[in-house]
This record gives sequence, structure tokens and C-alpha cells, in this order.
Amino acid sequence: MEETKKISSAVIRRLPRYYRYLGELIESGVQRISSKELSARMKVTASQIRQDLNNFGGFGQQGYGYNVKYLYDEIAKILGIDRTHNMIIIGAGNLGAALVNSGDFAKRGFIIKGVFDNNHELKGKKIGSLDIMMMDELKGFIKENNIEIVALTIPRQAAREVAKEVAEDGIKAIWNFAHTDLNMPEDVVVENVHLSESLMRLSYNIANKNGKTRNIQEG
Amino acid sequence: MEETKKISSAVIRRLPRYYRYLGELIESGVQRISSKELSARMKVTASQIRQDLNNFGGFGQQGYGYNVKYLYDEIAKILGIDRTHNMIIIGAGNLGAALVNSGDFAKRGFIIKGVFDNNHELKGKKIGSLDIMMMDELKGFIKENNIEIVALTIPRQAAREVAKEVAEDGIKAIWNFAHTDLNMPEDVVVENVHLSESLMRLSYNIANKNGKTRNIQEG
DNA sequence: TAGATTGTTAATCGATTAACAATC
DNA sequence: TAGATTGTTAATCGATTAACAATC
Repeated sequence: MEETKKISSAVIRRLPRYYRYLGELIESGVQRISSKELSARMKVTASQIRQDLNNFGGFGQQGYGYNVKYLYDEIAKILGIDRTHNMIIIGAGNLGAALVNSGDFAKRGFIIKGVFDNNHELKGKKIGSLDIMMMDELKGFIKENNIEIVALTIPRQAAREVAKEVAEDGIKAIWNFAHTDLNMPEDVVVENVHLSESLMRLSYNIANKNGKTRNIQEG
Repeated sequence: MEETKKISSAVIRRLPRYYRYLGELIESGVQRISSKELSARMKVTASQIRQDLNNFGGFGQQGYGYNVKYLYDEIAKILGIDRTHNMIIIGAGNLGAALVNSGDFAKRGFIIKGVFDNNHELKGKKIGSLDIMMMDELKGFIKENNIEIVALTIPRQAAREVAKEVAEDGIKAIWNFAHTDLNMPEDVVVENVHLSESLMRLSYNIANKNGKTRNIQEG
């Protein structure tokens, strides 16, 4: 029998962090870990760890804990990173270049297949080993290379336009670095990286340091 | 009389987005808006908007709604971006360069005063109008320029070391792009930008598109 | 076996939504 | 004034934590 269960985004937000800690445990040769010990390292409750994991199945063993490598691999499956994903970058500026030149993403199976820009002065130039391509090559490239993910490292207006275009070309997800919301069809995943919002939250926390409280006038 | 009230991080996470929408409303000449109309644009409930804002005071007027410019300015105050913040970037790679060359942050009052790197081959080179400085100049520079925020665009091991160092130099916050947690003293704010975790969440959402549900075996 | 620790249910806590009196 | 919309309380919903029986 099969049942469909809603997983809250709070849980999803934590999964990659579990994955990172487990990866580091593997690196340091740890083979098993209890929710209690992981809880101490990660500064979350053991209860939360067990609840989170049990959304996806029972990966541990009573009296023993969790096998680190097994749990690591299971989380990879849950996150869909047990296979590769083809990606392109649109916007060959510094940020686009940073993504291309980072080895981190390839290590997790996100393969950057191409970089695009609309600036013709960049034609023929390279970022790392990749030729910068022009926008008229985009559509064909997406089809031929089975591109699933498009990272947008371009200004917000351009991002809105290009997002619409690539959605029609059948891509599965947009990794949006532009400071705007993208209204996409239901079946296109959008993951936003809004750096200036991150910086504003940082600023808020500077202004309200003492225990995350805030003084308001009353009476 | 004064009372201290806890503001949840869920609220803080939404504030910059309100701020962005209000900024766009100003640009398009809109002078007043109701929670209902803002709710339609932003796709959150009107109730949530009113609740969120009322954590900080009553900024609206019954029967009228909110004055856009006034609310915009009040949120700026709440976020602490009604003044400038001096910032430095440590790590003169593509990502560091992207931050330096983006005008977005300066526009919000985050002034990038310097860029540092430990690679001596970069000595004397520039990013934009800024000279790349070496790490031995760091301590003095922080003091002389009243640096509050340090952005770390360096690998994780280096990030942990440098974070410790600058915390001792009295900076207020770290904007951490390295894929590691930083264990800092209570009074140092840490805001993480973990790009590979963002990409993993995206991947999860590709794998579990249909209404954020997931099939698990039962029985 | 005894001890440890999970998986899971129940209790608590917090966040979101609904409702409406206050009032512009 | 009548209509609109806030500020705020109450109701609901969801997420986190606590507790413990199951079991390795």
C-alpha cells in the first residue's frame, strides 16, 4: 500500500545540513552516530532529527543509532542528488563565473554544461573551459544537452524575460539570483538566492542583537 | 513604559520582501496600498501582512491602508538600513568580485571599503576601484575604517580561521559564503549563504514536484 | 540479558489565518 | 454618514519537543 505524505519546507531546509554533517563524519572516519550525538554537534534537538528522518522512513536501528554512510546515501536519494543534473548559467558576469569555477556543484552532481550572455563583446571568450555562448544558441542547446536547471545571474528585468523563455523550452527549474520574484508555471521549480535580502536580515540582527528581542514603546 | 517582545525569524525573513515590493510600488508612483491589495501582489495573506507589521507598531490607518513611502521608510528603520554599514570582502575570487561589482548593496547602504586575499600574486591588482589587500593589513584596516560586516568568500577551513580572527577584531557580523557553520561568540551575527544547500533544495523540489508531496511505502 | 536508542505518539509551543470591533 | 480597512483578539493549524514502548 502506498500513501502520500506532505513534507514541510522546514524539514527540506534542514536536510542539506544533515547531509553536510554526515559527509564530514564520513571524512573523519565515523561509522555510526546516534541522534543524541548528532544533535550535540548540530545544535538541534535529537527529537527533531528523528522526526525529520522518519518522514522518509526508518533509517536507524534501536540501541545502535544510524549508520553514517547509509544515512548519507539515503538523504542523497531523498534530495535527488543520487544522479546528475545538467545546468546552464545565464549571465557571464562575476557571479556567473563564480558558479562556473566552483567545484562544489559538480561534486554534488550538478554539471554546468554551458554559459550564456547577451553581450556580443563576450563572444568567443571563455569562462574556465566553457565558451561563452550567445542567447540565440540557447534554445537549441537546452534541447540537445538535456538541461534541467537554469541559473539566472542577470539583472531582474532580463531575468523575468529569460525565465519565461526557458520555461517554454521545457527546463525543470530556475536558480534565480536576480532580485525579483519569478511567476512561473506550476511545474517549474524556482529556488531564489536573494543576496540583498540576506544582507538586510544580517543588518536587522546587528540592530537587534541582544537575544533577538526588540524594544517597542507601549502605553 | 517599555516592553521587550520577541520577533520570530519567520517575520524577519519576510520583511526584506515587503521592503522590495514597497520600493517597486514607489517606483511606479503608487502612494497608498491596503493589506488586501499588497496581499494579492505578494501572494501572502492580508492577515499575515497586518500581523507582521503590527509586531513593530501601527503603520496604517483604518479605512485608508498604508502610506507606501512611510511604510517603506519604517521598514528600513526596522531593518537597520536607515544608516550605512561598512563592509569588507575577504576572498578576491569571482564571488568576491561579484559582491564588489554589484551596485545593489551600496544602494542599500552597505559600503564595501576593501577586498582582501591571501594570494600574494594578487597584490597590487584591483577589483573595480578597490586595491586587493593582503591579510596582514586586515586588522588595522578594520579598526581604521569602522568595519562592521565581513563577507567571507573563501574556502571553509580558511573561513573558520578568519572568522575567529575578525571576531576578535571587534566586527559585528559575518556574511558567510563558505559551506560550513561558524561557531562565533554570542555578540557576532552570522548570516549564512550556503549556495550548495540552496541547489540541493532545488533538486529535492524537482524530484517531488507534484504539490510538494512524496510517496512512501507503507504496510 | 541489560543498556541504549530508535520510531512514534502525545503534549506543547508557536505561527498563521479568521473574524470583527474600532475608527478613519 | 457609509464604506473601507486597520489593529487585535480568538481560532486554527502546523511544527517542535517530550516521553516512552518497542526492540536491537
